[in-house]
Amino acid sequence: MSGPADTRTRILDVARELFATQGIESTTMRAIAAGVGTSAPAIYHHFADKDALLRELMVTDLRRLGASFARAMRVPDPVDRIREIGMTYVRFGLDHPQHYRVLFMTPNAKSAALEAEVARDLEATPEMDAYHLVVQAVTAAIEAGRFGPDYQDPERVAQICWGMAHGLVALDIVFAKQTWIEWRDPLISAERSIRAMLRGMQEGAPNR
Amino acid sequence: MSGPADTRTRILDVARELFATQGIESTTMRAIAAGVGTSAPAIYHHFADKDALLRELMVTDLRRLGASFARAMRVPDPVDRIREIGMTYVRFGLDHPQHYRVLFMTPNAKSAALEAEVARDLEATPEMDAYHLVVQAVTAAIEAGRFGPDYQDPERVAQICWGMAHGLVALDIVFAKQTWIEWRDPLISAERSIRAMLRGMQEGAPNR
DNA sequence: CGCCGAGGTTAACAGCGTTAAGCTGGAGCC
DNA sequence: GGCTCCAGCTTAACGCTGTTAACCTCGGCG
Repeated sequence: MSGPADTRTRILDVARELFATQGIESTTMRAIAAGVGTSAPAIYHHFADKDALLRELMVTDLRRLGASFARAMRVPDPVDRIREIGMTYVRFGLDHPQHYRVLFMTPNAKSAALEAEVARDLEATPEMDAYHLVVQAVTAAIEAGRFGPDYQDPERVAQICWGMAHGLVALDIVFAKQTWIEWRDPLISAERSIRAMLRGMQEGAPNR
Repeated sequence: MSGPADTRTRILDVARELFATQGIESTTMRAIAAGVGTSAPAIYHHFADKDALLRELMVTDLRRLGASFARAMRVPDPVDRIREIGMTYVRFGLDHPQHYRVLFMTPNAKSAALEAEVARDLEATPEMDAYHLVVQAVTAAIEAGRFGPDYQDPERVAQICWGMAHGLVALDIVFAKQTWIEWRDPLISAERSIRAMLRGMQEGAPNR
């Protein structure tokens, strides 16, 4: 026995490992059960269904992502803070590609259910809500007169920043290993692209 | 005539419709067959499997995407051309979200098979290879001294541009309908973000 | 005429997530 | 101690999926 531990937590451990290595949809409940050493239906005594299992893993990861922003939030200058949040986000995506894929690259009804659950979670800990942290930083930058006239809507600017970070991570996950493209280190690309974007948005600003 | 047409092309038509409306994995072969008016196994007389069917649709769509760049390529200024390519790309993604998802948001072994097939295709028609069109435009801009010192690698700059466009489209597909976010019109966001990014990359350039 | 392959049929298979029904052992209570 | 009860597990099975096997049918052709 590599330690009985709680069956429930062992299910989570095995599932996380299999989801990350084999991918989510090709990981079967029976395979998870085999890894835990039980039968497949036993899992349903601990989780409603495969989605609930996945959801629990994702919430954990989202929390970890949120927690990792703590350092970035201490950057005083709002524009610098936006960059630091972006880089933290990119690092998270590159470090946990499989979970990133489920969290941010998979559209479906279930993700609505997830979002509902997460939304409830985040209400309790607003300092972990990545998107709204960006909105806050952007708002601060705008109020400080750091952005140009076309970049005065915090929501839109936040979405643009998120888009930039997400785009590079997502492309890395899908295409990095493809042979027809000479894929560059996404961390460096991310740093430069965020910098370029922020510079471009600062053009024409009152307090550049 | 909604007439008989070719069974093969009718399969393609029905599949495209169902894939786009119901989503790909929740569209069953039996449903496609029902739409065509045959039995499911009949499909296998025309396509090796569901992937082959999907692949054929994707190749068609990629061709259409490639063709839509023709207009953008006539823009003389290389920096303006990059922006126009980007906007064309974004419009394509927003117009065909389901196919975009399969083409650019789905990592798996099959997509490697697809890419191999597409690569062969594109060798014959290089003017349709979206990525290399961007690389060309970027190279032209760099040679004209339009970009700053950190933006002299055409591959990296092309990947940054692609990332920006892809990010907004991908976020739109996954999160636009979510309630916890006030999602802005992605076309406008795309125009402004590409503009900001290009401006930022031009900073410190010899021929700004 | 004979045949033969393209294009279709129905039946079936293995694998999936999931559910139903039943067993078991230990905690809680009188 | 004896009783109940239920969490936690079992095996069997269901309905669905993509896919295959085996068979039919019919038009074109030497």
